Amino acid sequence: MSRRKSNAEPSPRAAVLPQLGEVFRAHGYEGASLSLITAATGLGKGSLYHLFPGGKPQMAKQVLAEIDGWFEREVFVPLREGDGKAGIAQMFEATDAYFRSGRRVCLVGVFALGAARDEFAEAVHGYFERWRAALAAALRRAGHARGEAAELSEDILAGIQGALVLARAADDHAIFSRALKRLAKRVALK
Amino acid sequence: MSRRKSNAEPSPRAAVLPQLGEVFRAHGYEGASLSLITAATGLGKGSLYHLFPGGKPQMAKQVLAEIDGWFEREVFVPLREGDGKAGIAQMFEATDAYFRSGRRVCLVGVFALGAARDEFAEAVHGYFERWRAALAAALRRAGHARGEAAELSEDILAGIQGALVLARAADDHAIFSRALKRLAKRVALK
DNA sequence: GTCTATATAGGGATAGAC
DNA sequence: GTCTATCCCTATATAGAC
Repeated sequence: MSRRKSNAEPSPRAAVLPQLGEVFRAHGYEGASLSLITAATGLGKGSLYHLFPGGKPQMAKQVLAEIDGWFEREVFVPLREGDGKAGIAQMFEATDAYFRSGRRVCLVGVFALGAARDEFAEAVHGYFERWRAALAAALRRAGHARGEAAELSEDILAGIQGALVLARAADDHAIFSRALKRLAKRVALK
Repeated sequence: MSRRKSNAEPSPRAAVLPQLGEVFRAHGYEGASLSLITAATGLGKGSLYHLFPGGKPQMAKQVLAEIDGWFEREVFVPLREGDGKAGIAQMFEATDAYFRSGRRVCLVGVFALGAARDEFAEAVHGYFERWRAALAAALRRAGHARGEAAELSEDILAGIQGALVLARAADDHAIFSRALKRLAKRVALK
């Protein structure tokens, strides 16, 4: 097989995905022009189209897939394991780290609000749905009643996304940290 | 004075703002091309630049101002009056109506997440900040302790924005209605 | 693989007839 | 006020040298 080992150096394509992601994050799908992308990656158009023959749509798709993989490993899998409590704690930690305590917005959320949602509907929908399902199941295992777990899982996801919007609107990332702390408190059983 | 009376027919400029708003809402600032705008308004570029000599930035600014005015009248003013409870109830009703029970996203939120935030920082910041301040004050008058009112006001704004993101991501507007109902419940004093 | 053209379409914006 | 025609620029994408 020609696939490189997972512990070898990452493929050149995988290596630019993070930078690509930051451009999409900051400018949205429509706003992420190739000139912004070349500036952020240091690669010329020729190199970019060599790595991503499908152009911008392929770049976005692979960035979404990379993000999805990160959350799968760091958040969804932990949520699905154990008694729920440890997974939920890990989720809050990973979420805080991923969004840089509110300094970074959610690319999937950005795509969800814009016209790009339609082109990337599956990835956008799947990301939130698997997060919500894994969280609701973890809440149940942690001792919450079924209905309570369902409601709380929606509140937590919405609270996170909304806090990212507010934090960026106010240019005050502390809004996100405060919101995350209050959400974690609501998980604790009374 | 040359200003038309407020009960007369609206200026032609004001008349296109709603359609303009829907384009910005659906496509974001960058994605709202003049060809989309001409299609949505039925006006040619000549007419558009006659109405908005400042081009797209002016269009966006006036759309933001119109939205701000609507919320000021329908939400912020009621929140500032009376004992708080009636204003908060009116806020939830107006919010549900404005966002079409989750079928419509928040243009200010869309701008906040994108690169347009920087160009329209004042309008974006002011909208959320005046909402939050009016809501926190209403919650205090309704009987909540100071700290509780501050936290709850942030939770409500974030909950609304986040629910709009989730509803659009899942293409399921019921997510928004459910979230709004739960937020209203949290306002009721125990 | 990466670069420098270059192709082609669409972007925002303006001029001037009507 | 509204249109058509047109300007110039930037967009995405491709070709081909190295």
